[in-house]
Amino acid sequence: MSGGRSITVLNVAEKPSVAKSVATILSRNQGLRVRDGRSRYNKIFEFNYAIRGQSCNMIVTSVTGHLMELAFEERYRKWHSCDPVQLFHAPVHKFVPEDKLDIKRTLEQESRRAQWLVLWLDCDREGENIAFEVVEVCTAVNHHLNIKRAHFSALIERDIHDAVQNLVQPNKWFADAVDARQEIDLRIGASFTRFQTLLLKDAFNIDSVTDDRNIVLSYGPCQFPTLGFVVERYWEIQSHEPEEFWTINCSHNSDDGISTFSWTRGNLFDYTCAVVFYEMCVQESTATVVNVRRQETLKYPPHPLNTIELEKRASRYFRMSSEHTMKVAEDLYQAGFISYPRTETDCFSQRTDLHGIVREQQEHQIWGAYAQRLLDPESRLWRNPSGGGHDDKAHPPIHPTKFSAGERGWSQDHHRLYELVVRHFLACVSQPAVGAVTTVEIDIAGELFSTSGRMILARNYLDVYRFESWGGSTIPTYVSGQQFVPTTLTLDSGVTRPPPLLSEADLLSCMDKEGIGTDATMHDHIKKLLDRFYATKDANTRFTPTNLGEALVMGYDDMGYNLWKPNLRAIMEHEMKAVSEGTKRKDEVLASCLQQMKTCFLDARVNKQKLLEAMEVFFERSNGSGGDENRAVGEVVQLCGLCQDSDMVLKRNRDGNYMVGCLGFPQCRNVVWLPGSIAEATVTSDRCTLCTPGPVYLIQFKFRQLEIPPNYNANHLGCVGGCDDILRQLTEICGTGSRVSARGRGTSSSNVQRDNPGQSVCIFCQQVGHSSNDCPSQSVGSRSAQRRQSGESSVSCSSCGSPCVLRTANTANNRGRKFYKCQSQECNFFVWEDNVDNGNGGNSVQRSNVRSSGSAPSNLNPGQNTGRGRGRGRGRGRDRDRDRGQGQIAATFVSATGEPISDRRCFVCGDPSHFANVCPNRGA
DNA sequence: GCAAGGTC
Repeated sequence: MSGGRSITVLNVAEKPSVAKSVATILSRNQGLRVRDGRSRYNKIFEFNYAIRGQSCNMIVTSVTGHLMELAFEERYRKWHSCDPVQLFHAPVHKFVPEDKLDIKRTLEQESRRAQWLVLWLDCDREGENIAFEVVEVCTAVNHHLNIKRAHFSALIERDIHDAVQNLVQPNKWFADAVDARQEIDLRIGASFTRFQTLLLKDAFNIDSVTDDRNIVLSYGPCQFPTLGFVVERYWEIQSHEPEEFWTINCSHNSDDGISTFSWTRGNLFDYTCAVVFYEMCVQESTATVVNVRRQETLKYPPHPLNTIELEKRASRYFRMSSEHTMKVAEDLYQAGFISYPRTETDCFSQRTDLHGIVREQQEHQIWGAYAQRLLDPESRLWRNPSGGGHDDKAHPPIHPTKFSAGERGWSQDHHRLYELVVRHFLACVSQPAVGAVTTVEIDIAGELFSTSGRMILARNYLDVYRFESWGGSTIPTYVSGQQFVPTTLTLDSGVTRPPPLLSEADLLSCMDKEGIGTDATMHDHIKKLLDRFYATKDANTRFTPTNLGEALVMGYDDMGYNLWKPNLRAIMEHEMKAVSEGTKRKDEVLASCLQQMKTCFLDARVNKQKLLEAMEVFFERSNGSGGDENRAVGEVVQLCGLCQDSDMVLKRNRDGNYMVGCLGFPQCRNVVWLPGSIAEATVTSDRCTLCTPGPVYLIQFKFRQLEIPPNYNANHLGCVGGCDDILRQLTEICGTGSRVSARGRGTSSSNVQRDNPGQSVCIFCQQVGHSSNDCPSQSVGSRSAQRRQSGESSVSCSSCGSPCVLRTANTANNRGRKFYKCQSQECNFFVWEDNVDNGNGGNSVQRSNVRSSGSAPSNLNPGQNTGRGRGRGRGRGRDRDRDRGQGQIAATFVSATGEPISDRRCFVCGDPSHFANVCPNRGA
């Protein structure tokens, strides 16, 4: 019933592929004509159609994303043209950039003869904004255009026909929100980038970091929080303090095999408590099976694939960078093998022909057979996919759109990515894997232990999704009430480990969670970190901040700003939402947002010293930059014992605290932090007569009297070579001015020592691997040191009488502390070296020395963990040892890790050298 | 020489 004269309707889509789909669907592929436009990518489709009875000559074309850009007016473009703060107000304008002019000309040309303009842009905020850009271009040449918006949620027939028959008005609020976002991003980005680049680039020697390339120290509201995630994790790792924990393990060997039971209490951080439980178990060690549970468990296939999941999985399975993944995906999409790769959607529309997609894959040599099984109702392998709850209303999940057995010209990554998309799709429409899990619970002396085994009953989707596995494990059969004697019962220890560096997949998750970037841009932000030399990525796709990246974040953090955290973006997003919902006006949000950012900018400029100081931690001042020469170079104290290459010089950090650091920094990070109570320090020409290798120049210290105990002299000629007890004691008492010991941010724990023990050198013994607080050369006296030197071992095993060997403990509580241990595998004899002289188990050695740290309790050191309030009641090892009381410890048991347990005896034979579980007389 | 967002 198309009546009257035909009108010409210009339809504009966001991308060529959508223009083609819309034209194909509406024309039903009949009478569809295609011609070239001015732009080679954006074809023009023509056909006849009736909208609500009105006969129309339909012209369908496209743009390629945004048609316009936002930029400062010419006079502000040059970096030195204005004070960067002016960029918060400088006039900006929207214009069509050079590379989009062809598209603009096509739109103008087609608009002139059209009566209607129908906007088929993606149905999100950006799409709405692009719609208004198109409107601006088209109405500029034809004021009479009737503007309409088509709302569609998927490129499928019903939606597209519905959309064109129910045209609406474009939503200005949505477009306004994007306008505001663009302007804020531009003003903040340009002002801060110019500010920090001009401030820092030439003031420091950062060329080594940047390949001598002319670099820009950019700031952006997405790239900086992304960097923030990387730095925060890095700090978390650096500040991690390993904590020892204890657990009881039980194993049982039977004819059916071996079972390993783990303690249901898990890991205990209280050593004494763990020992009490352990002894209970050992003394009453018969195990009773109290529960045998069999349960069917399912392992579900993944949700349909969206962009972030594609990037994460390609990174995990193939170590492909997100940026490269998107490039390859784009190729596959352009060639028609996969659907549109930039989508948030992870659920299929009910109207998608899922079976049709599977049918296409039946002929594949490798996974074709699986596709055939899926389609066979007898196999009962099919399952309608469950969605992950995301839908951008514009694109379906990523799925194969055309069969391929591999194309000539595909790289290995093209093959891999296509395979991932196909296998993922086939997995989505498959039944979950089914397993039978058997859990056995046993009771030993009232303590519960459990073990479990899994049998895979049906692999289902795992047959095609080779990227995931679900291991099976078997355990012997147990019945409730059964009793047995454990084969081993051990008290084992472990230490907590820091989290790993962020992987690319982790980083994408952080960004997704905090709303940094969009599915189409996240990989760009990650790449930017690498391009700007803010971070590096290792072979395992894990990110480490560079000195430059860390310094920038540190600088802003020291100012007290969260500019490197996702908060700023979250606030902006919240404001944008208000604009898109019409509860706030664009101008209002722009004004308040920019005002706040401008205040922040001015404040940052006032505090620019913080940025400079943070940079100083990592970089040398460049020549003639006017930096404090004394601070940058310092006075030579000795040759660095770590790199053996550069001098160690006396320096002050920006907080005024003294340190002796290696000039080889940042390649060598050797540093000796000095007491925080130093008012002045000067390197003298006097050399230490004791410390080697020399020369080590003595330092004249002047301490702030009120900050040191009364029995110490405020003036002290000291040595950092390792011989100076007073200096060591004051360091322990007063703490150091180490930045890392004072920082401890970005983690849930408070101030903790962040020095990397692998990189710092002990002030006393000059050895790498521990700090002065844990220095073994200081914690045992000169007598024991002499003993070590002579190789003398005067302690004999109380059990077998063999001479003991001297070992050094490497546990958190007693790192560096020496102990004697029987060499025999059979004996568990153990005694701390510093208990030997008290008659605590040794037989011949006279103790000549008490632990010299006794006068300076380590918990006065603010950098230590005493103030962290972990609340687990763990004292440091040496304190705990004191608490135990001197002179009462007899031969002690050792655990698997060489830790003493108690002075108890084997309940079977009474021998103090072992527990009943390993008693040779057991069962005799 | 600056941002982030579309897309080719």
